[in-house]
Amino acid sequence: MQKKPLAVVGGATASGKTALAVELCRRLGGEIVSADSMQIYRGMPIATAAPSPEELAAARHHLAGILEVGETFSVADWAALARECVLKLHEGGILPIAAGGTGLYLSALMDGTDFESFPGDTALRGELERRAREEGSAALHEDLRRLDPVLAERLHPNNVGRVIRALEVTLLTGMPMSEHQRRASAGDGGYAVCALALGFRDRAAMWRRIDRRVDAMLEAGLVEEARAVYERGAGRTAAAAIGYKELLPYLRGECTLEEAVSLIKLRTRQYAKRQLTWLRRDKRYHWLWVDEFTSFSALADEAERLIRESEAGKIHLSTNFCRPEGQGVV
RNA sequence: GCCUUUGUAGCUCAGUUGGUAGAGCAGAGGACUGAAAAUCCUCGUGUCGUUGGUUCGAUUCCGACCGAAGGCA
Repeated sequence: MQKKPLAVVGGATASGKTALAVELCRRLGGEIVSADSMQIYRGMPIATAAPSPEELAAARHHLAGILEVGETFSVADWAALARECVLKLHEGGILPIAAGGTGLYLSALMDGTDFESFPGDTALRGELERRAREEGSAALHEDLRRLDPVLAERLHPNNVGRVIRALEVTLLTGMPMSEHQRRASAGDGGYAVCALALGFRDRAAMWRRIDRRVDAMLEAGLVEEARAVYERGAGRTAAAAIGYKELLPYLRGECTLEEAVSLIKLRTRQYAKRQLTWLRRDKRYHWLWVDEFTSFSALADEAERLIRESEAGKIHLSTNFCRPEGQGVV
């Protein structure tokens, strides 16, 4: 059976993922599958740098702005929705372009991680969380060491959340979490993947981009948006968005706007760094250094070339898969 | 001009009863599979403002100079 094509655009925040993905849709006949844990929410356009109306008109977006801020969400939910979405696009001969800043989501899609094979249990998790509080995380890590030494080796005892989840799955299914992970990601998702990552050669250049973007968010009304989101009752997932939680002390009159803003910039830089760390270890990504291209179209040319020349591009453009010609714009 | 306080890591500061120094933050790297814009780990040599003096030895004591803050004029 021939694999189906999947293009992926990951990268640091403020590197221009959305713009590139939109342009690639235009050039290659694709649609965007948003892989962003925050753009999934409605009503947070400024803080999440959601696609503009023009971008939404230029390329169809999926899985963006589909949840209320009070709803919680997880990788497993996203992976299921994304797979379904990709399937539909393939049926229509459309190239799915998964684009977004949440590297974990992109990995789950590319690897075809099957979360249903190792589900969760809220009651058990609550119990484990209670134990963590009362006995400390080291005790839980000891248990994990006994039940799943492989994973215990990789997880630091202080990383309570990860340790709890590992124990939860292992206790629930009687199979070590690491074994589940191995099986769930054993395949490659069944797609012919071409993955692109946007980064900066010069870290300071990235910081400048971030600073400018945060300033623009403020001008666009980030403070009002934050207030509105809190009033609507942000769930624990949406409340974690950078921008809102740093603004909270200011809204309460506990710090100046200036202090809150520089905190937002700082936290965004640290976030971008973590994104790069996540992508770096996945060797499937082709890196594109946005600060080394002389123009956006040069960047897009290179991205388009990489996709066209990849297995994914060849399959997509082949006669039995490609849509009718007609996208003459370059 | 005089007096007081002060000058130690990119920033804020601790410290050495004289044997060339250490925290937090920042930064860098890393981990991660049902909160991932989350969670967590590792990494600290710097003319101890400059310059003389005392001393076996000074960043630490003394003097001068330079910078900063405050006070008196």
